[in-house]
Amino acid sequence: MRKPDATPGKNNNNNKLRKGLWSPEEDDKLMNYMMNNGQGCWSDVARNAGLQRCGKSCRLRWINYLRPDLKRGAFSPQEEELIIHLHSLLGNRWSQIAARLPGRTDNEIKNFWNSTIKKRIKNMSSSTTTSPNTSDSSSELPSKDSGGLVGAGGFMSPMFMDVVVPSLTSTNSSTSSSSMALNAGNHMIDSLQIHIDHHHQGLMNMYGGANAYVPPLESISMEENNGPNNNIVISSNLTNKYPFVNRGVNNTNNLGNFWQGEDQLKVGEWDFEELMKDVSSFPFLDFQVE
DNA sequence: AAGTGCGACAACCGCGCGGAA
DNA sequence: CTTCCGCGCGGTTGTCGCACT
Repeated sequence: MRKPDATPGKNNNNNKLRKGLWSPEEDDKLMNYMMNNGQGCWSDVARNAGLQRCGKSCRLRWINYLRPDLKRGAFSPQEEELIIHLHSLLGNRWSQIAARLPGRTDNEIKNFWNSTIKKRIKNMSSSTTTSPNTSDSSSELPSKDSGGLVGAGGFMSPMFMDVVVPSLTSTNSSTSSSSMALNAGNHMIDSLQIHIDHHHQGLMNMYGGANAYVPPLESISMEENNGPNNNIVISSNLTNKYPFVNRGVNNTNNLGNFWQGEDQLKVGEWDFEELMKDVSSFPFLDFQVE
């Protein structure tokens, strides 16, 4: 891509460690060393490979660029959707998101998010007027602090739908329910009923189904999670129209059904079902299709 | 053709964590 | 227990290429 920086001022080839872009020669050195010796102490790698770089820099270069298992090139739509979904669950935990996207690095995903998806969401949220939640906060991007609020009016492909639960601002613990029609791309879905217990309010996110407000991981106490009726019941014919809509997802192990059956999706050699096992670690995602 | 703005992406920086001394 | 060191992570910056004027 970019030419290596050959500026003498920036090229500290005396005693100081080099910074800036990596030259092909440096890449070769690091690659050869890693292939022959494998990963060890990074400061040793830098020294033994004859690189005037700090170990940190070598690590970064290896992980983000030289690693042989890296998948270069544009993100596929599936990857894109997965990133969005995982981000709604995990927030800005890029390394965790990257761990679920084989061949992709956290840096790559982070850049992709910040440059492409963020912009797209912003555009979509500014152009849409369908959501009753059109305040600034509703169009904020998910983050650890915001608790992964995602989706501002159907910004995604038809696999993503937003459900904005209206008038659920009270803090009582009684069950609220709401019926509404929602727009999934060009497809209207009627008679979606959502029962929300406890603190499950706002926007709901369901991959392939709807979007929900996902509380920040840190903010969920086990007490809350394990409370009775702490689930969201979706009764609709969603699954008929959208076979990938989750079915029978609950705290125990029904998550395995999330992608089960003929609807199982795969990206490359990677199994979506395998991925979704991890979602069971989010007990507040407690959906059940009646 | 030259200048400018913007997007994409590589790399750096700072912080926190965990293990060893 | 404290300090040091290496590592990993997320945020941010720097730079290049390209499109547009």
